[in-house]
Amino acid sequence: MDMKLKIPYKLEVTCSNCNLLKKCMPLGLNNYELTRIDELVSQRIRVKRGHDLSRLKNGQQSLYIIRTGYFKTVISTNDGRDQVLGFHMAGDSIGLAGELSELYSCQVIALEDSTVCIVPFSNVEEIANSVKGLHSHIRHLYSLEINRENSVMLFLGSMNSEERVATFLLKLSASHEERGFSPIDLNLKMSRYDIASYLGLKHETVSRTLAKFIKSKLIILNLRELKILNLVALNSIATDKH
Amino acid sequence: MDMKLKIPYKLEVTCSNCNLLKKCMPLGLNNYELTRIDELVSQRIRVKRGHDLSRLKNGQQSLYIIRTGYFKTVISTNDGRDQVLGFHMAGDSIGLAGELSELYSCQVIALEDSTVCIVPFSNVEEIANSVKGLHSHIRHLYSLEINRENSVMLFLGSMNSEERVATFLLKLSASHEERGFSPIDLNLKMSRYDIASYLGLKHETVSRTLAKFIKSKLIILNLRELKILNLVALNSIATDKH
DNA sequence: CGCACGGTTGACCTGTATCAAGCCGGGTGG
DNA sequence: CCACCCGGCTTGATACAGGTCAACCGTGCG
Repeated sequence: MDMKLKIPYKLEVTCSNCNLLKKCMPLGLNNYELTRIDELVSQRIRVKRGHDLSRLKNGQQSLYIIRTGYFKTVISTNDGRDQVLGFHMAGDSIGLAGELSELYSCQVIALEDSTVCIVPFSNVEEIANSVKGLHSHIRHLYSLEINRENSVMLFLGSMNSEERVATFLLKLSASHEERGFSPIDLNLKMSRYDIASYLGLKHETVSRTLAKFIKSKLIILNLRELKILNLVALNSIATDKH
Repeated sequence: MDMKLKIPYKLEVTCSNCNLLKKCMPLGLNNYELTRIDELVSQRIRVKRGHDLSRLKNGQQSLYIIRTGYFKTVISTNDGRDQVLGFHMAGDSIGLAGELSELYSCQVIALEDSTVCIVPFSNVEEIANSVKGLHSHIRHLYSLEINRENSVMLFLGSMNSEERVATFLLKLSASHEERGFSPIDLNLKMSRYDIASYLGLKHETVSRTLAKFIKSKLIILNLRELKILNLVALNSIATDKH
């Protein structure tokens, strides 16, 4: 089971022919810079569903960019507590937390078979003087991550269950749309348990809340196939001053 | 009231004679590098209690490093929801979220009269080639912030009120100790309302939980003077598998 | 093919929110 | 300088959202 991880299958892709380039490195690169960017990526690998990307760590601090697939990040303490911190899809960067605290550990679990590009920061340091704006782009990635986490803290700290679930569906919808997929036909890659953990609820509560949304014709749900019928109403549940 | 903000009083301090240097820029700098580091800081300013540091933004993205004093960061949505994201004291860096989402805004409120160094990222870019390790130090600051937020999400998502309050007191204690202050005699700079928002509770619940801790002789509390009597017990409340 | 796990639903319980009253301390204005 | 007042804080009574426990179902994975 671990073989696939230990002897990663190298993918026949370069940044130059990658259709995510514009989202991944939106720097307006010329040809010379493009070939340097290719040198950033030390490996392009496959990760099987259920496997933990963070166990790939080879000592050097790296950025992981999702090419295809779906991941969840999970934090767990030594006293058995754990918490889903986020879900991530094609084009997202993970691994920004860097060297981890000794108090808890982070996992990055593939929710479906996925492919990932690995960018060691040492490569960034080396190539940054040839590629204008690379450092500030990396900084931008960090900002995005911090802003994302801020919005998670907002609903964890101040929303009731309906608001949380509605917010979750809307974010999912938005990130699908951003990538050119339908914003109303969603295929949930994560379990109700994952959603519950992410939202700071129990899985029964997630189930019940979704059932409520079905009853009031906001969504249709069949296992993990979800269709949003009323984005406007969901939005007002998520954002109305209570 | 805004005058102090608009015409900031410049402080007579340089990095070279700042006693926070080792925490702020732990790079083992030589004299040449030290003078370059001084150029990083565009301004050293005072911020009065209650004022919002984020309103200083002059367009360019900057890092703010607390020299003295105490701050809280707050996120607020246009639908009137808000949430304290963290508390910050001397040596901490803030402003890493950078350019903010249009969905919500962040404030950085001084909880007492404070002083702050402002480091525009454009200066970092300029000086980084003279100071080895500066970029990776900045990256380290981001990692710290993300790890801090991860731990906040952990308790927001998975802890009951006693665990949250105990965790809060322990973190406070640890950050005081880290700065050479007593880890058991704490002076709370923030209100019960601030604590409640940070912990995702109501202020009454915080009050009651503290009262419980007083009753079981874990702490003594007089207004905002707090003495921790039993760190061990607090720790087991915070981390025991329930 | 079978079983374990993800998911749903119901009944009940409890922790935290809500509502309300009152206290204390510090800042402000007369 | 004192009195007042307002905001921060505490404490009690009550309500209810969401957690807990339990039973059952479907399905997809091995």
